[in-house]
Amino acid sequence: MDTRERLVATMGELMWERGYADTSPRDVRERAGVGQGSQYHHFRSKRDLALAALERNVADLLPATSDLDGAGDPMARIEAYLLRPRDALKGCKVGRMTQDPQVREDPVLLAPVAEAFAQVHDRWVSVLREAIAAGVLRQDLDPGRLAHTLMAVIQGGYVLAIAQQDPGPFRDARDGVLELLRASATGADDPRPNTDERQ
Amino acid sequence: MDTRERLVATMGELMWERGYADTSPRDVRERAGVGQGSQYHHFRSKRDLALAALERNVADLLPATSDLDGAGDPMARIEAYLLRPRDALKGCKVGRMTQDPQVREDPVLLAPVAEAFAQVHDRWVSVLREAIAAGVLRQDLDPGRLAHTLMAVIQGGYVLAIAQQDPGPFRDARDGVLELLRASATGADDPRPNTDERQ
DNA sequence: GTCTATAATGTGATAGAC
DNA sequence: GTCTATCACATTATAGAC
Repeated sequence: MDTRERLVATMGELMWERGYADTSPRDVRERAGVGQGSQYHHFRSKRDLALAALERNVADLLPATSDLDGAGDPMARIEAYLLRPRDALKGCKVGRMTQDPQVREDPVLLAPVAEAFAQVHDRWVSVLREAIAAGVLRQDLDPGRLAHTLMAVIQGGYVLAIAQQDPGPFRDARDGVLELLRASATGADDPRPNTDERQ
Repeated sequence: MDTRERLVATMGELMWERGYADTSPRDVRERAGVGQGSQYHHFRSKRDLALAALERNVADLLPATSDLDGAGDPMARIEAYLLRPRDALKGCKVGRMTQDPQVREDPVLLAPVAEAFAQVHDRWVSVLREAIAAGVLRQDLDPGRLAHTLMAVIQGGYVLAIAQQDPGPFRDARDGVLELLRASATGADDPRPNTDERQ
């Protein structure tokens, strides 16, 4: 890995761990083992480095959502994504950025964050639509809304887990919404058969 | 309002708006209109002031959860609390603190945050238990888990709204979980009558 | 309680040699 | 590309007079 890559990777780590405001260029080059001259050769400013790191963090995260894509039982894909192992006490690389005023108030820095969430939302909407079309989820559920609900459960679960310094609340939040989802599922798996087939 | 109170109130505002790391004692006294001597007379350090501000922010927030308490239809109380007006783009005064490493890693500063979430969770559990006991929500739902789910939807809704700079995703997340909750409700309001009365 | 002066340390760069 | 030197300014205080 060359110097530039090390700087980007390290800035990405530190932005995840400590945020943007609380990470200094010095912190980055000390952890990366890079001299000051090199740092300012590759990046004109802290913000430039942050933008590169942010784009990298976003790119790191999106492949995980491929669980939602592909063929096969949509409900199984939903569960696979929700149940994917996550380090609840570390939180979300991307979601974390929304709490950094210097990121939130800078349209250029916020753009990759907004774009990432928009893409995840699109994937959720697709799989939820499939589940509804297949009759696995109730027809009266709104896929766009529900997608935001499921994303919020993950993001909010991190907040609760960090507050308690315990991954339990994250698991609870996730398992709780899965329980609700299953409860409003239709079909043979439902312990409460759907008697409302009129349309 | 005396000097000390002004310092605490202003620190509280700035910690909400900008977080702990990115707020300097100078920022606080300039906004509060307080001199440096006074500030260090009342608070020995930035951390001391932050602790007072944090406790105040927590105390400000808890009364809102009284929607969940009291008598009357538990489902109505749940909806009242969820639908309470919130400024989605400002986020949660308390939840925000979990993203500040200097707060998260300081047990003394994190304690009021953990305590506040624990209290809100307790109130949620009570109202959810009532709803289940009254037969309004399905017996197979776990109140402790569901409480974390509903709290996570609020906290995560803020994250999504800030990412998009649009309160829409917050409302979606909240309305989506309400829809799920109603869908797994029992009783006359349910468009899908419960046929599973066996216990 | 409030004021001004002082200071050690950190931040976020720029300049120019190698 | 990398290095060291330098710099203006901010941060987080402390000291002591009023």
